[in-house]
Amino acid sequence: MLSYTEENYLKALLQLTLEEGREEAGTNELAAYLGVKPATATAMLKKLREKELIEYERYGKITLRPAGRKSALEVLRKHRLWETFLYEKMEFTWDEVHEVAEQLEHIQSSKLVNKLDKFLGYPKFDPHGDPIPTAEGELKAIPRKTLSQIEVGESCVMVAVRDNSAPFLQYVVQLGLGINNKIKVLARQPYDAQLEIEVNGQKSTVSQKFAENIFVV
Amino acid sequence: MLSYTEENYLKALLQLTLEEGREEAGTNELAAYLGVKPATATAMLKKLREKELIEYERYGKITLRPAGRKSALEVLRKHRLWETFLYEKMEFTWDEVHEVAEQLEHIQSSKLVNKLDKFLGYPKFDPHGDPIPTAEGELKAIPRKTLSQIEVGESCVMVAVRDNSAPFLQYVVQLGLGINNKIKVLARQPYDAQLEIEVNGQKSTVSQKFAENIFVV
DNA sequence: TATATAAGTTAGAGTAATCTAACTATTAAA
DNA sequence: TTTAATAGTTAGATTACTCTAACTTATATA
Repeated sequence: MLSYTEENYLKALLQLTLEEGREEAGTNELAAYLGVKPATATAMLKKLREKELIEYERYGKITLRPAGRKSALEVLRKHRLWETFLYEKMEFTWDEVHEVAEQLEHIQSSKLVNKLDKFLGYPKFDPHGDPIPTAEGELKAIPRKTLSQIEVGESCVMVAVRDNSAPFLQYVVQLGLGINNKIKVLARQPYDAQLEIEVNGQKSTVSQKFAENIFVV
Repeated sequence: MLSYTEENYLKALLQLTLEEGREEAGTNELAAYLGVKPATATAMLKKLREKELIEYERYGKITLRPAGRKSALEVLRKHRLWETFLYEKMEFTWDEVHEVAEQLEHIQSSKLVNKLDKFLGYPKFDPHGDPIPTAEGELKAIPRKTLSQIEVGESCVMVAVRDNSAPFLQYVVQLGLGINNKIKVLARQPYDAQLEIEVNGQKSTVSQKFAENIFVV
């Protein structure tokens, strides 16, 4: 049985390594992601290694072992199903779901997870456009780019966001952006790291950094 | 902000004092109810007193102060709403809901509680027949007896159970009993502390102790 | 009203997760 | 190839909750 905290560390490792082509993560990176000090992460890493959930040695990189990956995928599945529930059934907005799902993802009941999945009609994606892992622990990673990688003059369709925080999502909404919206890149100022885009006829200027947090196809 | 544990102590105190006519509870009683040692309860009681949630002094009885009662009612409201959700929407059986609701009752989101209430159609009772506190913290205690108090030859209607544990509820189901069932008391053996009852034409013999856990009107 | 029993408390220790401050190892650049 | 910057670790302390063992207070009855 894993603690609430251990589940969070494993989920964080999964999300850090889910980023394309990555296999391993570092202690500081993990600590920053979870909002704890590196010393705290080191202590927990020793414990997770003891439980054979991760591969890790002093001053080395961290990778998930199969058992750790499985647990992390279960938590991620619950997180994304609960987000869908809140959005679809509880009238929550896009930017409100993440925080509450962070709590709900730790509820222990495989029966509940599967009934919830059924109740929601076996959704494949959560409200942020991210794929929901299956009960068997499969996660289909669809190939996608970020808005920052789109050439000037090209168009693309927004499929997901990288950042799930409320402030970020509120800004996305303010720009008139949303999942499945068509975005055209009008111009790029490399000097100033700015991007001019058009969505539903509405023109906006966003930073390169912002554009890296919008996933498109 | 209350911890998960503090919430559990307050809820336990509410449930112990909810029993008709009671206002106060004892340390050992509370500890037994929560499955901790008396020494542990003493430590927590000091903390809850410090936070002005309870009235309590060394070797004295414990009572909830208004703020403590309010918090406890909020947790109880969430517990009973989630039980209703699991039973009505997630296809859980009577004996499965309590355990998972014990976890769900600690989710912090007033928006979620109220949306859930709406989603369920503002239910007044949970699947065990217990009243659900309102958002304003009102709990209507309907006057009720236990099956053990019914005279021989009299009939009554089951409205709730005192014990929400799975083994107890499974036995209730096995006897053909359920909320709103009419129960007739056929005979009583005071010597042996046994009760002969009839439900839907099915006759059973149950202990006095069992009958004290069935609420009827 | 003395005293045995039940109820409740204190002291001291353990575990889980966190921190700060000081230290060590790795790496990348000069 | 030395060294400065970055990354990571250790030691020691803190907080929250729990325990056991020994002790104290309240109570109930003989």
